Amino acid sequence: MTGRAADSVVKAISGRIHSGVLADGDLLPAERDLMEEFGISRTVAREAVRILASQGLIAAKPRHRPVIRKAGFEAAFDAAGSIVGNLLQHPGGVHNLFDTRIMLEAALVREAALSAGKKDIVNLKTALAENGATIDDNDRFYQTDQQFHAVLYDIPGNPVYPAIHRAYTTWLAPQWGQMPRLADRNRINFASHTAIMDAILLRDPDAAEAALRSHLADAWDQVRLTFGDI
Amino acid sequence: MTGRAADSVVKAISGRIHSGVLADGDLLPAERDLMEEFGISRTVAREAVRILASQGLIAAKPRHRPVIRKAGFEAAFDAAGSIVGNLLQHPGGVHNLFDTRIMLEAALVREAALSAGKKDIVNLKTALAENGATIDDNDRFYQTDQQFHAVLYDIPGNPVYPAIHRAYTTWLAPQWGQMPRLADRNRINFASHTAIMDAILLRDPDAAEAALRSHLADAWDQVRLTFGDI
DNA sequence: TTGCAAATTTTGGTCATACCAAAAATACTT
DNA sequence: AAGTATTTTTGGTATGACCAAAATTTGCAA
Repeated sequence: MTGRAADSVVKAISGRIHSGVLADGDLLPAERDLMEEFGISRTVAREAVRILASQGLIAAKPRHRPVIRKAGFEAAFDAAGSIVGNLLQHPGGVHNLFDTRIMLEAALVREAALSAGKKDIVNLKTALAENGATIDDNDRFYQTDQQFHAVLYDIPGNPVYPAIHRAYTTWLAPQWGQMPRLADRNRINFASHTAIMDAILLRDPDAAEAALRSHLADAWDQVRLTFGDI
Repeated sequence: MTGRAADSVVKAISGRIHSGVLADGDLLPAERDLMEEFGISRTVAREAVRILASQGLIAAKPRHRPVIRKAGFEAAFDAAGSIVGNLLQHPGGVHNLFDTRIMLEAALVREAALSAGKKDIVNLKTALAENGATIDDNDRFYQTDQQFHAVLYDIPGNPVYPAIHRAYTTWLAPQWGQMPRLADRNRINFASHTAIMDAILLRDPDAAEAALRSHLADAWDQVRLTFGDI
């Protein structure tokens, strides 16, 4: 109707994905099979595959059969990823994004301080302990650092938050990855994590937020030290 | 090098867009021109256009010349839109999304209470006044209601927040649009807005957050009343 | 000259076919 | 049974062609 023959194919396939006919991890039918099934040309079949890929419903690596990828909120943020990548090239882009991260994590630690359950506390303590144990291993510290923050995103039990966390770490990875890793900095960051943890244990949302903001503001200073004004 | 000829074309064109050679609103060269310029087949030219469109750099309506669209954060959320749309069909999807909205707006009103400037206060008062003046006009109340919340997203001066607000209203519109509009409810919502405003004026973040959470929790109850458990 | 409608050109959407190279599948050898 | 060579499948790209919708030009009448 509306000019795009590929759209109907996209609709049909995404329907199969959501209804489970095509499960996570399955291979998409070959393009030549699609053209037979839907009575379309290969051009349209390829177009449909492209659209599905841009919507995150399938993962299409060059020269490989596209793989069905169950669409979670992660997929949504993945779809936004390429655009955000462009925006981060512009002055202020990284700062704007990091700023939202600060506000969100501030809200998350408040939430944690107010309503973290026993299990959440255990998870936080575990993550913190592992973080402390890897201060001298820069690569692993990087991982356990992220893991500690990840626990914060898990606490509300809302799958959107972990997806956001993954998006942040992915989008900001280019900057983060280039930052110099020093044991001294690790020690400072671990101390910050500990302060956040303490405030949560004391059920003091204001202190938790303050500690978190201080932590991320410090991290941002490091970014600026490395990259200058971006 | 690695398989996708279209990628180099995409890179070249996106470079032109970012460098301003192709400005916002310009028309993308015709496919047949692209193939000549880059020495590629029409297949690849079309592929490149598709990719650029999926990245939000150009807006391609069927049967129309693609238009350059300098991507903002709104474009990123637009790209995520189709996936989120699907997720909202699943049980709990709407709730999960609305939950994040509550947390974000709670953080925003805290921010507003702590650091809203004179201009922000004026904007809030204006929005609130217009909201109050339209209690008996359901459609306009709906608009001024959104406008009041929009001001909250504007206060931090970070372009990401207005984009998020637009995404929320777009994504949740299907539910919101079907809700019954009653002058009584308008009155309640206006009272909530006033309470939030008062707390901000008193520079009391806790009260502002409480008022906001109460307001949105109430709104959610209305949603459940209309749709049942979703 | 100007306004508008008809004719023409441009351009996006689709199809069919062909070739190549990388993957995947299969056959074969050790 | 394991590893290697061979065949088949499949995605990436190129050509060329046709149609219908847009955009442009042309031409005529007011």
